[in-house]
Amino acid sequence: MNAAGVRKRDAERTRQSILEAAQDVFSRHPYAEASLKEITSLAGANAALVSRYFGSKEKLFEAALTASLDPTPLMPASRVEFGERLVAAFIRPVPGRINPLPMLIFATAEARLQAVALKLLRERIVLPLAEWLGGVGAEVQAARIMVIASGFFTYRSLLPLEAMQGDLDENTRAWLVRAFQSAIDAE
Amino acid sequence: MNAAGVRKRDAERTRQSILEAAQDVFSRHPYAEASLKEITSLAGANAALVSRYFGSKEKLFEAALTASLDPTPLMPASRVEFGERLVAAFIRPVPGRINPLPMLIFATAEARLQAVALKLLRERIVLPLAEWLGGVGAEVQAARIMVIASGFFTYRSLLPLEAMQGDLDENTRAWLVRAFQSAIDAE
DNA sequence: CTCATAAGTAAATTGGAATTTACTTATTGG
DNA sequence: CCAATAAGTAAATTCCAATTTACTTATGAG
Repeated sequence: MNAAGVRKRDAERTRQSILEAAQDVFSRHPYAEASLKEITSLAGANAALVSRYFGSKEKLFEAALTASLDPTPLMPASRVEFGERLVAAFIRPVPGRINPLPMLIFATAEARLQAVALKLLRERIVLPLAEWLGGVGAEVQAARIMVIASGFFTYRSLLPLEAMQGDLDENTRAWLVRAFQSAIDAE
Repeated sequence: MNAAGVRKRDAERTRQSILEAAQDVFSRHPYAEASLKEITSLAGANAALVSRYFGSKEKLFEAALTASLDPTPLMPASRVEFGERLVAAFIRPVPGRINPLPMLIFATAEARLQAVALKLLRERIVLPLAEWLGGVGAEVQAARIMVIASGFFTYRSLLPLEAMQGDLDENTRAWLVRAFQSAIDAE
């Protein structure tokens, strides 16, 4: 290593930068359009290293989705403010934090990715959320949350309907808050 | 033509059978996994004819999506039963009728398809539905319907969460009905 | 210092589907 | 019946990203 303690070659660091670039690219582009070339050039690495460190594009996607779910996102502060918090998080995402929803939705576009995504969705989102919610029917409530969140995300970002853009009109914002809230209020 | 009036060759009939096969295959498989070979062999036609009759796979997808939106689907009978009707239609789809939602969601997987899908979504679903709903904010209400419908479809069919399978538990069914209904009740 | 090995690279290969081409066969008006 | 043309086909071509290969360069233990 040189004076600054920075190695020119560092497998772990390279692997990590590919993983981070993958999270970025896979959450901005549909899977088929997210090329390894784009990911590795963003990471400043050689495309052949994907194979060495992750095995394949699919495995890299899986690793990126997993990483974006760690730590478990979406964990709300209180039950009464649940809807408010969720809507606020959608409308002003925390900068730098990777939102796992795009990757989840994009995973819909390949059968093998669907299987991986479903597994992670259950283990890393639905079950933890259900545990936090507690009580009978908590898993069902968590699934309802996903229904609203994904539907909203789809028309906010992927097929951008005007009604779902920007800060939302006041009524729609209120409707969305109630939709999230009703998902956990009703058993 | 022969005695039964059936031509061995009939461009219009061939084009139509490719289009119908495309609707079927594109609504069951993600775009990338729906091969022209599968579509044309289902249609009993040669793969090269896609190019002649539709120009390209993308154009065929566009034609298939358009056809699945004709006549305008989802048109509910009455405003009060709106949610009930919609949920019933999801849980027991009319056999043989092509549901446009899968293609709409799969179109999410390629930037060029997104543009086509968004255009058709507005013209063929959102605006007609808004016109039927009437009043100020009708277009926004129609967009909210899409949010619920797509989210539900995603976790019912693409990333099948147990909570959204089969006939739904009674509470979830009631929740879903209210979710649709509240989309058009609240301004 | 040196050499065994880990890390990284450029270029070749693969693979699979879409698209094009060159061709064959059916249809139909005259 | 006979062109002329429309319809259909098989096989060749193209395209392009993922993956593999054969190689170069850096690292660090002894």
